[in-house]
Amino acid sequence: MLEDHTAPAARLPVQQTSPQPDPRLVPGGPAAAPPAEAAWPESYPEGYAVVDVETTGLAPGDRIVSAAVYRLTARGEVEDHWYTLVNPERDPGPTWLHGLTAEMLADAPVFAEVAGEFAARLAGRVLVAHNAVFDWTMIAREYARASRTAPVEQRLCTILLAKALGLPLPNHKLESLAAYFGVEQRRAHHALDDARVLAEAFRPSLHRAARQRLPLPLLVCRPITEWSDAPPSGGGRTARWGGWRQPKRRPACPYPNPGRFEAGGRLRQGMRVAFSGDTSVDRELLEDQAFEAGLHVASSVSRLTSLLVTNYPEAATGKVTRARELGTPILDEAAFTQLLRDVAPADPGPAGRGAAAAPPVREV
DNA sequence: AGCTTTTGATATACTGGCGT
DNA sequence: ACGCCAGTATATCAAAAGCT
Repeated sequence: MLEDHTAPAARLPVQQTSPQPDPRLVPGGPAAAPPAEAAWPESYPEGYAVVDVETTGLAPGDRIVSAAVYRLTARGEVEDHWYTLVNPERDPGPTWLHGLTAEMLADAPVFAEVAGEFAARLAGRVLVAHNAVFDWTMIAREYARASRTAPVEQRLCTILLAKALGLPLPNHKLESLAAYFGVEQRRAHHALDDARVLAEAFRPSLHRAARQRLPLPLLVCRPITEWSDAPPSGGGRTARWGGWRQPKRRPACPYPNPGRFEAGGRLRQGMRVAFSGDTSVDRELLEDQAFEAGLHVASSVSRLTSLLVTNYPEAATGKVTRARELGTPILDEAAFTQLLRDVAPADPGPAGRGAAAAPPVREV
């Protein structure tokens, strides 16, 4: 496979650190900025952790097999980098993709053993990754398994950033982003190389955003605290779970929309609620609870949306932006969960057309 | 394989104008 | 006053994109 075909110089040690910036990371790329950058936006973060993880797969039960972190300054200059293999305590998954075999991982530390060093690399920084929600959820789950939490408060997705910048890319794969900025990929799907490539592509992106005084698409990261590691482990006993998944769709909400939620008031059946961003509890679980309580779960924000639930009202995502434009009330998850325990029955309406038959509010 | 956001296409709702 | 029609605005659904 990938073993001895690579030149000695390209061999990547299992664990390493480099105090010095890689000189190759400072080319005059397409976005090489004049030394005196006008004014750096005050609101920009003070440091970044560019991250890439390889995993055994894409599902929630999958594990990390390798991880890399490039620490960057506020201006995107590389401070150092770090890489480690991780023993996933199961099969390595798509070896054909990441090149890691069971043998290579057998002696690697398990996640709990690298969690501390990993956390040190992330602490106090904005996590940067390509399709960041993926890397972040994988990392958050690993920390949850280890009964810890990752010291990450915000993430920045380089796909969203590329879109915000309006880069003329054929698509938003890492490969395309790298090509656009003239960054060479040496070993695609090797965590360290992907992280390096992303760091190189992120810096010019960051400077371009700064020149445009673009608000960075930062999203809040909620550490996972409610973690159920049980479900569909290799089908042994229950044939019911053997692959069949319940359709994602929910029945329509039977209640009319009573209008917007009013601050300080109660939730009422029929209200249209939209969610955005991470939540402490499983997103689907939260939506189910909302539905059970008689709320209408919407997938987008419109003028008729009663409220938006998000833990990061400052975010620059589509839903939050729209909600702010429309003046849609915004609640955080904690407040919403609290209100969910006491939802007012649907408005019977002017004429009592079977109003008494309206289903009662469920205790959650 | 799962997850979330964005985007495009289609369906529905609303509004203004007009005829009866 | 009422009802209808056409044009527009918005809501909803479906699919795609990205990651391993």
